[in-house]
Amino acid sequence: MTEPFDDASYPLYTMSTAASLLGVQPGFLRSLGDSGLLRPARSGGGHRRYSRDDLARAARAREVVDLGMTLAAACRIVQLEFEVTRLHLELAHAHAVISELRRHLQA
DNA sequence: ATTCTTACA
DNA sequence: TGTAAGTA
Repeated sequence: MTEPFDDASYPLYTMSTAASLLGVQPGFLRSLGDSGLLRPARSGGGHRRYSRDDLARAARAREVVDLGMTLAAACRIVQLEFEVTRLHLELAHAHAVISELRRHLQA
């Protein structure tokens, strides 16, 4: 059986650990879940377990809230920011694949 | 022993 | 907001 999670998405951090790492209140982390930005894993007893991906999004959300956005706006912005980043990576990969195919075709 | 979560009032 | 009961 291979691990269902990679390093970045492995649910390691408890609520208190995640909150102190980010310098935020536990309630803030919960509200990010309520707003749909985060979907932290759950322990057997229902406690949230945050991955490094979750922490990265939460840290960015805190920055955007500190910029003066409402929580809902910040969550939307962060979600879109991360989606754009993912799309950039996907596009770069697609370009690499195309280049490789061209090399094969003209060989 | 303390923290975390949900439910409910 | 606060309390209660069950987790981790």
